Amino acid sequence: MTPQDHGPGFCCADHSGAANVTAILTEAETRARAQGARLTPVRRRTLEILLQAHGALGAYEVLEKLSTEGFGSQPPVAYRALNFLVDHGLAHRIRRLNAFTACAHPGHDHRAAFLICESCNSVTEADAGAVSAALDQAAQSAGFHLNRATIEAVGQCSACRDSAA
Amino acid sequence: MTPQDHGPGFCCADHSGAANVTAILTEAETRARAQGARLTPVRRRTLEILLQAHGALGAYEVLEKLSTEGFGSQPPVAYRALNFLVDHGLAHRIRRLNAFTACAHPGHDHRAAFLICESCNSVTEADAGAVSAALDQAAQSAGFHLNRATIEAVGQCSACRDSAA
DNA sequence: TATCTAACGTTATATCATAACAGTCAAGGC
DNA sequence: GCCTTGACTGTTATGATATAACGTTAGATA
Ligand SMILES: [Zn+2]
Ligand SMILES: [Zn+2]
Ligand SMILES: [Zn+2]
Ligand SMILES: [Zn+2]
Repeated sequence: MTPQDHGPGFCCADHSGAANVTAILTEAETRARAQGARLTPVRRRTLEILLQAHGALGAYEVLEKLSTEGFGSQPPVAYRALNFLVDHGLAHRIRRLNAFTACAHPGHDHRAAFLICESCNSVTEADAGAVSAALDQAAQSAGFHLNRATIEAVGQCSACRDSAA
Repeated sequence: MTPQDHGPGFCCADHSGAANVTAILTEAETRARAQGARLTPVRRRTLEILLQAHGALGAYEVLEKLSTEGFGSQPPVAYRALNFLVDHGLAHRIRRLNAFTACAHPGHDHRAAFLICESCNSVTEADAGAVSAALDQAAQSAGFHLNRATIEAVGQCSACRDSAA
């Protein structure tokens, strides 16, 4: 269940490069402030770890990195930072994987769907506009008031399909 | 996180009544046989427990019931039965709740969405035809080959909305 | 500076899930 | 009928994920 290792020099197509990370962190800082929240060192570093990761990371994976960098070493340290990020739209929880991933489009008040590759464990955040609309419709006809939704697809990403051929 | 208690005599609107349970069990038996699988006593009883439950049940809740009835008392007993049911389309796993629920429409090879009420913990299985189609579309435009998906909505059911008014 | 609160880190514990192995049982070949 | 075989059940043990509770620290506020 560990993410596939990549040799040095290779990086997933839709994986945020280092340049992007800085931009997103700045954006995150701004966004957090606007909500009256503080992007403290642990939180910021946690987001950075997610941004640099291939695929989603489990809380204990994040924790390990944090603890080797002088932050706390106990589970609540990671869970608190991760939950903060999720609550503020900076990360998403992937329930099927018991893991977390940085939001690819912070700032948008979006509804996302996640495409999870069974071969390389990559997680891609897709726009769920249409899916979400259909779900709203289904909920409405059941008389259900929808607050939020989890949409996760499991399959094979295009890169893995190509290499399997 | 325990399902809301109902007084005697009350039963959720969309909760399978006892009559229905028998019918579904028979159907399940048939369906299992057709797949070359056996609906053994633990499996059958597990399905029955799910069918009679209000909302979804955690594996350990199911286990407790099973063990007081003379079945095994250790976690694998429940997980094996539950996984069997899920694999054979007789139950669904609700990831957001770490729980399981009986399939409301066994026999259909359906894609389902689940409507989870935050007030009464009920779980309703909705037809996800349109949602699923939209998701297929989203996956396709990302070049992703979709195998299966989890669609779970959290909100408030109509009964709870009405009683809150 | 004094005060207040959010955030942090810790210990301890709860909750969910699976690996591995031994005994049981029913179906099919001889 | 009897044996082989594989599916099923139950157990022990352990792993993996997540939170409760509490004392301390550090930022904001007045
Ligand atoms: Zn996002
Ligand atoms: Zn892949
Ligand atoms: Zn179903
Ligand atoms: Zn309700």
